[in-house]
Amino acid sequence: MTYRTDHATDLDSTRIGDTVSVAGWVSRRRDHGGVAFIDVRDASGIVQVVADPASIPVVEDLRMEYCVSITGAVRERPEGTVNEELATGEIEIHADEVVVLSPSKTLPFMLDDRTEIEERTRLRYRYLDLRRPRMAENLRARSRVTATIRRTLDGMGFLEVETPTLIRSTPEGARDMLVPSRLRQGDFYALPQSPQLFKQLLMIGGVERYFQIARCYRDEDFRSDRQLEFTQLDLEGSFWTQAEVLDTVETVLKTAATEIRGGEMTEPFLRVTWQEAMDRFGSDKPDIRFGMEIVVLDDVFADTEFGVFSGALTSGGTVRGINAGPRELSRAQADVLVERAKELGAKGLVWMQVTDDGSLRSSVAKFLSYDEKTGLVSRLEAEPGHVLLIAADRWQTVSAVLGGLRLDLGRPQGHDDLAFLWVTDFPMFEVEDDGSRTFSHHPFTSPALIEDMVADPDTALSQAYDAVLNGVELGSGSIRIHDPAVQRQVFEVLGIDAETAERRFGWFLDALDYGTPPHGGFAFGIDRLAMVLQGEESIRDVIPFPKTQTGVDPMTEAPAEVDDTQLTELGIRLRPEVIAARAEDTETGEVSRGDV
RNA sequence: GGGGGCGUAGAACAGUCUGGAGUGUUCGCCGGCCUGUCAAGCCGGAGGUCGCGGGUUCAAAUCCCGUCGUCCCCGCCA
Repeated sequence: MTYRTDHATDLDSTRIGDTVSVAGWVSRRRDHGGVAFIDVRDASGIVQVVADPASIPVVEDLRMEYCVSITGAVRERPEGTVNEELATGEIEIHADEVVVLSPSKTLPFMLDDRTEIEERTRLRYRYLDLRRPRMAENLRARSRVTATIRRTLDGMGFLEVETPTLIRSTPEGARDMLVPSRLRQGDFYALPQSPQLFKQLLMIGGVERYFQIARCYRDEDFRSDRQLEFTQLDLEGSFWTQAEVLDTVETVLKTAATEIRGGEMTEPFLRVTWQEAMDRFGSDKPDIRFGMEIVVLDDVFADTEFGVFSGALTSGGTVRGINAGPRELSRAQADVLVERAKELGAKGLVWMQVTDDGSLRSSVAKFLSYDEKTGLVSRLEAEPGHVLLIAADRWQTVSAVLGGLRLDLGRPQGHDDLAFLWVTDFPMFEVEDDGSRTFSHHPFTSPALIEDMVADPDTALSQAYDAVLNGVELGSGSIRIHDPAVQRQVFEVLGIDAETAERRFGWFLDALDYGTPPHGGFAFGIDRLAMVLQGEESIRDVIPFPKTQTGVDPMTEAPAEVDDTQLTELGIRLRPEVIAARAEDTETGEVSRGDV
């Protein structure tokens, strides 16, 4: 037999009279007794089948999601029964034969897109969830994105190269996922956080243009845009300047966006420096789909009597504000904003609302002079009804607080618009809470000017850059250090002595000594790109089998314990406190997972 | 590590504030009727550890404590 001759959406009025077979799933069955309608769904879409239960009794047995093959004649729908909503709505298949290939149990949830099913249940039955139109479309879109990327880079002469996923742990950056070695008990591989050093070695190896669609692993806490494992487009080139890297990545992103969204993207991506991004938007990954930019108010309050502002200014801080536009602001709503500001690191938050007569309603208005109030209103272009939010602190804190509130109050729902952005000129280093200095990108990033870095590391800029889309950090890259002497200087500034550097990265530093070409590159998250292009709010909706926030796959119940013999082979024994904690969980009968 | 939301039938919810019999809605499921539907319709029916444990009370889905799960956020994410 033949399961099918055509996909559902291959059929239209030009096929009227043809005898065809379609195969797929019963999306709906509408049984009128004397006649039954069956919506058959396959990967292409839906086509309606009409069957006479008297001549084909099996249609009485059909239930949702039965897997079927149906043969019959394509015919025009009778007058008045055309379904405009359906691509195949002008025709239907008059069934001659209905074969149940595979029945289905009653579904754990409905597969249409009309109700939001709890995500855990969807993940428990992900194979069913993937049949839902939205998820099926996300899978297809993602495939088109990667196909487009491959086509584009191949056309530019890039070589696709795979790098190992069992590598040596380099305990910088994120926490490594570890894999124990059986052949060398006590030693561990790490899964790559990125192919960073391997792609640089490919440059040294003479591969002048490299890319890879690479799975990466970072053992950090989950967010709506973060998973333990994710996929990056990783690319690198030799004899490349920053401008050339950005142009190439921009082309790739544009073709991918065009592939999914259509239209044509002619405008170059906006470029801002890191400092400008922080000052204007309070974020190194600004969402520029809306304004509400941060405004400096230092001069307005230069002589203020208001202690919170004057205190910040005299201690080298700053006073800045945003105009959150016209909105309601009850006392309770204001309290929520203040709490949120504190969560973002502020000691407090000054809120005001411009009243109809132009005066300011605020708990602190009485502390401000007339000039200060008028200056504030004019600087923030405030009009009656507008809500103004002002923070005073170190500029980093003020930026974080106002940047966070700006997103809370102004960020558009969904991803209908696409606002790409380059953020360049990242600082070379960051100061940690304990006062130590760390790299802000990675330790192989080239400083903008080596002289600046030596003179004042904490203000020195690097040749690192990020790509941002709708406030989502898609990825980052940099021009790398190709001069071993510069690499040594960077380690020195980072407080990594030669011996430590040799122990951790010796294998890589050796390679730098053999005629390393100047090189640089970039990597961006395919999952995040697909998420935004598909208008999704969660990375999990573009990953076929993602994990929950606690790192669990509700379907397979990974991670799970392994046989003791497996541990023995690896020379591993669980620590006593771990065994004790697990025993306690078992005793109290608590179910840690899988309780669906 | 911390803050917050949620957890009631197979699914999505209401009920919880203000304690009084597992009360209800929609979808699904089972049975019946039905020849033009497309979320078909009509009639009937089944289905519940109110996440779990403890406490308060004559009485707990409801109040209190703990805990598990899940989602969002802060920290973390070179």
